[in-house]
Amino acid sequence: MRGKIQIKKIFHSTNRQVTYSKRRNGLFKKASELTVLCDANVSIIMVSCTDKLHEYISPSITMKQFFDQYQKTTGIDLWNSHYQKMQEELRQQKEVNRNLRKQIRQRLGDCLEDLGFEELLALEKDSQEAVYIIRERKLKVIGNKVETSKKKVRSAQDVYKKLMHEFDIRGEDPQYGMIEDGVDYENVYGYPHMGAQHILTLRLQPDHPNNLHAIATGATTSSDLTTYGLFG
Amino acid sequence: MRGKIQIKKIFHSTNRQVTYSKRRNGLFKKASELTVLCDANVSIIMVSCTDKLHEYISPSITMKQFFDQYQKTTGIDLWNSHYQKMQEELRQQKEVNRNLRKQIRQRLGDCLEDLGFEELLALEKDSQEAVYIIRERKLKVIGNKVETSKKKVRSAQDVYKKLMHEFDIRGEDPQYGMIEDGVDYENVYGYPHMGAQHILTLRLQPDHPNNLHAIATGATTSSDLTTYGLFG
DNA sequence: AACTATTTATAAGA
DNA sequence: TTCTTATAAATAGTT
Repeated sequence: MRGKIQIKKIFHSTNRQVTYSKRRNGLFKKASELTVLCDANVSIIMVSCTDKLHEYISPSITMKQFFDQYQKTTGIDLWNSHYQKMQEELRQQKEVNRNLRKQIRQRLGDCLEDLGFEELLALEKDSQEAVYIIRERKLKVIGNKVETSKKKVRSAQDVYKKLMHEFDIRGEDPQYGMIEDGVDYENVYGYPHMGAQHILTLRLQPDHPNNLHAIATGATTSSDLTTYGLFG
Repeated sequence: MRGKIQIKKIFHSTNRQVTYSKRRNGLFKKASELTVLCDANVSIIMVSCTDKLHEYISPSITMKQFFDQYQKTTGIDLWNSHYQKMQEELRQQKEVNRNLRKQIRQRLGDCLEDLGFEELLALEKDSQEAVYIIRERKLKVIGNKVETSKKKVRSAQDVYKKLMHEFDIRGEDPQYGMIEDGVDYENVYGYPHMGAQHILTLRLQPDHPNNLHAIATGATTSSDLTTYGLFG
């Protein structure tokens, strides 16, 4: 018969489904009435035992606003701690970044007025030492290049001698104007784009169009890192 | 009289409050019945027009689980895009940071093997120029200090002369061994902690305990910025 | 989905 | 707030 029921799980699944549907509508209707009558905001989310989700939310508010307000009011952490931790970390990163940029600028000779006298002296010393180290490295690289060249020259000479020897054996004269002592370094170097012009630069330090001004913007392609202009 | 009402905002605020309270209980009761009868999960959040928040949630589930499920099911983005955008930004910041550190290390003479020959030459040139600029700045600072000292000396001499004059007028001899030409620079400088010892450093560049090794860790107290060791 | 006997919710008053 | 009660609304079981 119809009438009162006990509040316990309905076992007949079709009945349960029907009841769910009816009562859900009832609940939503009540919620919307409450919204209007009392000028309140209501959010209802329901998940049926078959995992279907239904929601009611008062007009003029979004679920996100609701979650935010819920969080703010209850202090229950839905995602805020994540978010704030991240925001703090980001802030610190940016600060560290700013600091690093400033240091680089100082190493390039900018912002020196922000340094104390002691710091200025230390910076000068560091920078001068760095120049020595860099120069040493440069010389070593040049030395290596020269070594490589010498080897190539020797190798070329060997080939030449062998060829001459073979020609001798065959009683023929060589036809090609090969290299003897006045070696064609330009090609022997094996760096056609790094030829005589750069040998020159080793001593003269000409006016390179220097792209190091880009340094303090954090954008460079000179290493394995690619970075993006974040701070427009 | 009692009975049917129109669904529109109740203007009498006490009535509205009462109705809100009654209907809220009704709604929650219905929700809990639905939970049991249909084996569903229900969450209700309500905010009254006086900004009080009430919630119902089915037992055996938390509000956070609900939010997560809501998000997952609806695909509606409550905070994920925020979160991911931030994570991406953080990643980029860290990369920029790594890059900046590397540049500083290179300017200090480390990691030079990662540089091409051209870059090495540019770096040498930049660094050498920076040293010149820094040295110039240093000399200017020293010049300023000397100027200041001279003024102080002159001022001291003026005072001395005036006192001498007064003593003359009174026909008395001065009793204090005051400074004439061999001025006591140590005190005249007005920097008791920056006295003779530091005058010495101007020329000798002694072995400062240099704290610039901290540079590449991003931690320094040498500017207006305070940074934190994030990258342990 | 529609019906309807009943239960339940609730508006107004106390 | 809570209780009361007349009445409206919701809904269980049926069709």
